[in-house]
Amino acid sequence: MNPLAFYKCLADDTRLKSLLLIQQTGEACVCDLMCALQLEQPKISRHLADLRKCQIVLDERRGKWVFYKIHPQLPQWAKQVLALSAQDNLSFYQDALTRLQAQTSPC
Amino acid sequence: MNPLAFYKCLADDTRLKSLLLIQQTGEACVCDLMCALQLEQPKISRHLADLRKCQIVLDERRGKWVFYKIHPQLPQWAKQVLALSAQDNLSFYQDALTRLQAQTSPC
DNA sequence: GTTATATATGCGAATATCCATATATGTAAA
DNA sequence: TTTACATATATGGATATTCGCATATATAAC
Repeated sequence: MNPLAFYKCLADDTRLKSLLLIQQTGEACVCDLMCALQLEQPKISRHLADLRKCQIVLDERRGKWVFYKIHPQLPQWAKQVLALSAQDNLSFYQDALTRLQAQTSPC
Repeated sequence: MNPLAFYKCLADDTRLKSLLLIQQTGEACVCDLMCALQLEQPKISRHLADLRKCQIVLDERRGKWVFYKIHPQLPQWAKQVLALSAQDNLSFYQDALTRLQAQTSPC
């Protein structure tokens, strides 16, 4: 994992928030993130594809849904960067996290 | 320090390598980085200006030279990200570091 | 099979980023 | 006070990224 490629992936609002949400919750599907980030499906899907191509996340289809989680083989330093970023920047994605956790609310 | 702004600053080859070199050596001036990265002066200078505007680095003029170091007031999480990135990706900037440390060689 | 739901991708337009060159500013030595 | 050196910035063009929209694919229910 080249650090430049890694940071280029983090340098977009949709990708960074998606990643931090996945980091905090363990996994999320496209529809979860659409709801949390209030964005259209193709936009979420395309940015997750970028993260997948960089092998920052791993996708797994379960029925109709595709769940994304942090790639287990992501280098340790990169995992730590994600953990630190999620821990110390809650305010950056708090709104989205709240919507993600309020599973009752329809989007 | 917004994490998106921070990572946007890291998402460029010149800026990332400059930062990692500064992280490893404590400080560097523009001419040091020109030599280490083998790039033209305006290019180095412009990217350092970006890092300065984001308050990731702090500049200090000493005579004709301007030295850059990691900003002392950078949030702890960001400092740790830089430290991790520098420690675990030496191969990404080893060539530049070697040139930077070989102070005898003229550029 | 048909339909509905969830996700992925192709493509042109809009936007952002980066670069090279020229030039300006600041410092110190002659 | 000119000259040389180190650094900063302005500008316009090139390149890369992102977006919206349309559409394709995959799964499951009917």
